[in-house]
Order: sequence, then C-alpha cells, then structure tokens
Amino acid sequence: MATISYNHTEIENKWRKGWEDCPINVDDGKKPKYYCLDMFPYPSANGLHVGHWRGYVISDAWSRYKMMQGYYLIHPMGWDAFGLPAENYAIKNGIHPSISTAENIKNIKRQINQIAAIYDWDREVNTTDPNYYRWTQWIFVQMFKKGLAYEKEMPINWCPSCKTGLANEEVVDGKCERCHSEVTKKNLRQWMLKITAYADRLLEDLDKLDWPEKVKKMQTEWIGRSYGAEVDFRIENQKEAITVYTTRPDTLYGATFMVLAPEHKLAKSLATDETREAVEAYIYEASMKSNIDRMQDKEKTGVFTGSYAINPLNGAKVPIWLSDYVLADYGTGAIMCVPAHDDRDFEFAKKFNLPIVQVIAKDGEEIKDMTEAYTEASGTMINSGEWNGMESAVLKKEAPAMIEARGLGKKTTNYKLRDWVFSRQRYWGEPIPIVHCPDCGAVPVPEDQLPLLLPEVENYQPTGTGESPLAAIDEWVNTTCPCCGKPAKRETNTMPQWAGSSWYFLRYVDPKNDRELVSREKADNYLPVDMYIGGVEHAVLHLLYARFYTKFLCDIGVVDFDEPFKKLFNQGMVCGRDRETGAATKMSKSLGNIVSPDDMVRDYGCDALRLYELFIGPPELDSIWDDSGIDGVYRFINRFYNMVMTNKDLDVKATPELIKVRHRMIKDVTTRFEQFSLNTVVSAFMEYNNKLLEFTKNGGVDKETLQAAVIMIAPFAPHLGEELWEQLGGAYSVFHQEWPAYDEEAMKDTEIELPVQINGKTRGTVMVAVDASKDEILAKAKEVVADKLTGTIVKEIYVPGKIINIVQK
RNA sequence: GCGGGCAUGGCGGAAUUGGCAGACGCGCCAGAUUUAGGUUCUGGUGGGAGACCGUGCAGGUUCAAGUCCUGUUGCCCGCACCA
Repeated sequence: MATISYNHTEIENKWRKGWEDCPINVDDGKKPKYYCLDMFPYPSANGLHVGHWRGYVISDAWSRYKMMQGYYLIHPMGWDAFGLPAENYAIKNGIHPSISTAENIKNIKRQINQIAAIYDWDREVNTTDPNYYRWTQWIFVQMFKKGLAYEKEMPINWCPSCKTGLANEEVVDGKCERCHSEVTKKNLRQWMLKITAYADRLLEDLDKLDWPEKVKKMQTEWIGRSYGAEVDFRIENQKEAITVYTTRPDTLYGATFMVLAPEHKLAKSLATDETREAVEAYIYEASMKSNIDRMQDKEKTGVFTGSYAINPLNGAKVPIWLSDYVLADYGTGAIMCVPAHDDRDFEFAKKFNLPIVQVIAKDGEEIKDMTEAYTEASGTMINSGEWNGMESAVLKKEAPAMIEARGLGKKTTNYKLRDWVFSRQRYWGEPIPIVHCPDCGAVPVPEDQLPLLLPEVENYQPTGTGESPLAAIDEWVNTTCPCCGKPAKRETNTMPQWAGSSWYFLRYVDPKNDRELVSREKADNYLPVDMYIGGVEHAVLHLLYARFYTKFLCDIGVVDFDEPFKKLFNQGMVCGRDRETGAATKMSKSLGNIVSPDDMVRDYGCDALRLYELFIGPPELDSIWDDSGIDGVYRFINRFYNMVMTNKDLDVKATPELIKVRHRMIKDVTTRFEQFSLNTVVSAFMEYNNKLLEFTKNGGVDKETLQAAVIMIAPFAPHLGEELWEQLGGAYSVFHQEWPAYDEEAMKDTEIELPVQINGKTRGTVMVAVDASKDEILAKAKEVVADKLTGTIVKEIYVPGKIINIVQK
C-alpha cells in the first residue's frame, strides 16, 4: 500500500478558513437548541496549558455530536476577568488591570482558537465590561430591594504588617502569604447576601439535577440541614436565659454543663468577681487566634464563667463554661453539653472533671466507667424522668414538639450554610451600587444610572485602613443622595469575583441587549444550559452561587426556570510530573512543569492534540501528561487518512464481513461516546482502523463503511473528518450528516468461539454454531479438553454465548 | 477525625457490569525498507525453563471474582470541632 503523507498544517488551515467562510452552526429557527457550556476561564498571564484544553475538547466533541443530531448549538466562551492576580500585578507594576487583562485575553483567545472548537464569538462576554457589569450591579440592586442584601460587621483576615485584608487563599498556615506575619482578624462592615433564605430550595432541588452524585453530596453537606430544637436555659439569679440549639433534645436530661462560644454576647456578663480575669483573658486569646489556628487546636481549652444555668427539665444546676470549640455563628453560639452522648462534650468533661450522666442505655445497660461517648440514637431512655423507658430514636423526633408545647423552647431547623460575604476591600471588581446618606441610609444607585463605572485610580496600594483603594478618591466618594439630594458618600467596597460568574451563562444568549439582562424571549428559547463542563473544584461555591442567582432571577420573573444547569460533567485535572520525585502534581508555574499546547499544535496538529487529550485517560479522572504518548495518535491519524485515501476510489462492494464490522464499529463508538468514555472511543477508532487496514490488504473497504468512520471521527478530529468527507465526495459539511445508525441483526455471527474451562480455569476454546444445542456444544467442548479431563465430572455449566465450565473432582 | 474516590505489565490504561485479565496506545526487542539518524512497514513483548502463577494485602461467597461481601494497608480529593 502506498503511503500518502497527511499534511496536518495544510489541511487544518484549509478547513479553518472553510468553516470561517461558511459557518456550520446556524440557527434556522426550526432546529431545537442544545446549550453546551464550558466554565469560562480567568485570563491568567500564564495562558492555557494542556489541562484547560482537555475540558474544552470534551465539550467541543460533545457539542459537535449534538449538532450532528440536528440541534442548533449554543456553545459560547467568555472571560471571568475581575480578580486578584490582575490587581496584584497592578500594585507591583502600576499597569492598569484592564490593560494587562486585555493582553491576557488576546493571548488566551489565540490559544483557544487553536482548539478549533465551534465557539460562537458573537456571544463573547467579559465580566469587566461595563455593559456586562451593569447587569451584575442591577442584580445586586434587585436583591437589595428584596431584602436579600444587607450590611453587617464581619471579621476578615487581617495582616497587621501589610495593613490589608486577605483572601483565604492568601493566608498560608495562618501567616500572610507575602510578609509571613501572623494573620489576625479585624471586624469590618460587609455586604452580605442572604443565600440562607434559599437553603431549602437549594437542597431539595438537587433531586432534579442530572449531576454527579459526588457533587450533589458535597452541596448537601455544605448546606448541612439538621432538625432539632432550641431550648432555653434560665441563668441562676438572673432574668436572662441562654438559648441553645441541639439536634439531640432526647438527651436533655443528660445535659450536665453548658458551653458558650467566647464571642457569645453574654460571655463577659456571666463572669463573677473571682473568674473575671480568667474569662476576659480567654476571650481575648480566642479573638487573637486566626480561624486556622483555632481549627488546628486539637486539645480542648475552656474557662468556667462562675455562673450556672438551670436545666429546664429537671431543675439541675449546670455550670456555664466558655470554649472555642463552640462556634459563634452556628446555631445560637451556645450548646448544652451531654458528655455521655457526644464525643466533644465527653472530651471536655474528662478534661475539666465535669459530671457525666448517661440517659440512653447501650445494649440495655448503663455503662460503668465510660471511656467514650455513646453517640447512637438507639436504646431505651434512663435517668430521664417521665421519658424513662422511651425509645431514644422515637423521642429524638418527638422531643422538639414536646419541648415547644411545654414552653421550654421551640422546634427548629438549622443549616451549616451561612450568608455570603459579598464585599471586598479591593479595586478590581464591580463597584457596589449603593450610596450612604446620613438621612436615608443605604440607597441603591437608580437603575438608569447603571453601570456605576469603576473609576481610574492612581494608586492600587491598599489604604492601610482596610478600605478599598476607591475610598481614597474623594471626587468619586462624595456624591449626592439619589433619594433626598443631600451630600452623601458612595459605597467603596467592590463585589467578589463570584458576582460576575454567577449569571454569565444567561447573558450569552442575549449578550448585546442594552435594555435587559436577557430578553425573556431569548431566555425561553435558549435556556437553561443542557450540559455544563468544568473542573470539580467548583463543586460547591460557584455552582451553588449560580443556582442561588438563577432561583432569585426566576422569582423576580427574569427567567422561568430555577435551575441553571441540567447536566454537569466534571473533567479530571491533567497533572504534570514533579521534576525531582516524578510524582504527579498539579501543573504550576512554580514547579516549572506546565506543558503549553502551542508547540504541540505546531508539531502534531490540532486534531492529534485533541485526540490525545481524550486518549490520555478516563475524562472524569485526573491524568498525568506524557509528551511521548501523542506519537501514537499522530500515527493513527496518518494510518486512518491513508486507509480512507487508499480505498476511496476502489468502488468495493460491501461483503457480509465488512457490514458486520461496520455495524459493530458504529455501535462501539456510539455507546462509548454516550457514556462519556471518551478514551475508549479513541481506542475504538484505532481498533477498527486496524481491522479496516486488514480489509484494505484483502480486497478493500466499501464506501459506506468509510463514510460511517469519517462521520464518526469528525467531532473528535474535525479537520480530518471534514477533509476525508470531501475526499469521499460528500457535500459540505460532514457536520450536517446524520450520525450513522447500527443494526444488531447485521452484526450477528453464525459461529462463535467459546472458552472451555475446567474448574474455572480456561483450558481451551471451541468454535460452535450460534444455534447449536447445549448437548452438542458440551460434547464438542469435552472433546477439546479431553486430555485434561482426568477426574469425575460433577457438574457441567454452559452459559449461552459466554462460557463452558466443567467441574471435575 | 468525617465523607468520597482510587489501587491491574516498564508506563497511560481496557475488561460487554460476575464469564478467556492485560483491548488500544506508549516504551522496549528483533527484522525489512531507507540508510547519517528519523520516518514507514512486519513480527514479538505480564511472570516462570516448566506444570503453573498472576489485578495492593488477608479472608469469604460462587461452577466462575479485577468486578460482590468482611477486614486491612497505601495514595488522592473534599470538609474541618456544625452541637
């Protein structure tokens, strides 16, 4: 067979131009839509590496497949361009973030174009574009009007040396990433979004979604709904009561002490003359500890306040302690402690010699010398007054209502999910469109004055007070109240990066609309997103925020669906190797193991890199990049090209064998594709190409088989597919062809080979007709392994079409 | 600590979901063409001389286990005292 060389540069350039001149994804108003979305990138100065490519190749192959099934595709791309790196770059070099960002976008766009994905650049969005962030601000104003945005004092990470607030990712081991000073906390006024108002819907609607179970579970845990009761404990000799939240009201009789978070508002007032010094010292220490330090302390600490509370059920006096294992912002910031039935309370009681009272019998008994808490809610109640003899599991459910009926507290539901701290003391973000008026309070900027433009600043340095650099621009800060017209001051905080990314998928369907965020007609036609593809690192935050925004926008009538992403696929990371140890690690600049796609595209072509990105391993798992592996797919492309080119004009008649192979090929590729087993799709192409090469040597391959192979390879290697489709005489474009169908009947064999086992070990094979009888087959099988049948046959197993197993003693 | 995932040749990985373990590819070995090398092509390639042995380890269920069950070890990811 003559070898025809496949010139990837020439052919890829040819079709790049071809698709530009005559676009293949066109909305004729009749086709159903399919919206396949990639998580949009942050335009980093490092550009794309082969890991980014992977997700984009997966989504492009899937998109093209959907297009071939007759859909009009929404397959957009844009830029999540606000964020810290650009601001830090500006601080260092004095270059405005919009300039460095634009440069980065230009470079990444060039790289993305190398993928040859069918992105619709007419839909491009950029979160830093005023015409975009106008609507980011608009959504905030709507939330403010609905009472979902509010102000609150919140602690932030604070570097006392840099005099600046820090994001969690800038805090490394409790120290400032830049100057390595101990990070402390500082209370600042912050804007909050009341995402907790949507907690139940965010939790329950997970059931509607075709998402990986793993991600659903992570969101479920993050929302962390629990049922229980708030119980009021009167303080001895005081009027005030302390309310605790508990999920185990059934153990109330076993509450032998109480612990408050050091930040609890009553903490100081509970101290007596004897304990005051110790209590205040403890509160001070806790306030100085960073969150991370507090988390890392395994050993429990605490201090007795000197006061007592009264157990509302049995009137027992219980000491009130302070400890930082109780969190100020979960529940009520105070807990009742039942050391017999909670691990942490048990540990605390042991350390400080507090009484332990068991109230649930374990295996029907009271335990002597408890060495660990019995935390199961199963067993009979003991030492519990009128509850004695009840089943704890039953009581756990009924107790909240019983407590409420007796006026001792109320039935409640609690969440781990907290409201979202929505303001940043940074420059490079959307200004929060609020004016603070001494008379009217916080007033939103009128909607017709949006966008509220981010002003130019001379200095990006932190202010030293914790305020945003915007606070230093007097002419911007000083304004008039939109409500009463008197002098007022602008809000100087900006929004977090999440703000723009929580709704961008809506804007893609109507990106140039200057009257609305999105027209209702377009929203109804093109939304929601059918398939969302991106890294699992966004399993909680981004995906939860986007769901929250969508539900809110649904509530105010902007869209009529309340879940943005029907189906989600998380692709695995592409790791590099650590240069010294050889271990798999994230690709990072500091490790110097970033592989850039640019050189590989030049040397091997776009199609080869696309196939290799898929072939490297199961798409949902992490993989390790290995440069030399691409040689395999490169050779395959050449062989496939040659196979088709050699056969294309031979006019071979399809033999039964060829037809069988064709149908099997279609079935294998299609089912593997549908299952997103993309690495094995590429293997299937290689396998069938090897088979077709055998046919090529022995008479050739028929046109219909060639066409099927070319059509199916097109979503993966689009240039190769389009070129060979043309070579086969097909009309433009291969992407307008119907995906080939297979027929189970056509691929059936008349004879099959069956393995013959003795005692479960394969000892030979036998060829049999598919319609042969069991006796016939068994007799033939025994013949094949006759010399190994030395014992007494005790059992003969025949699984039709699968296997024969003869059991002998 | 809790939750999730993974463990198969020198390497990346297959295995129709309980039915011939190692598809496909990389690498390697031999040969052919060319010959400076590379490319390309052909054949081989889990271990063992062999009967046989082989899917992290130890048990179990089954005619049959990489796949199911119990225990265990190692690695990766997520969450971090959530009352």
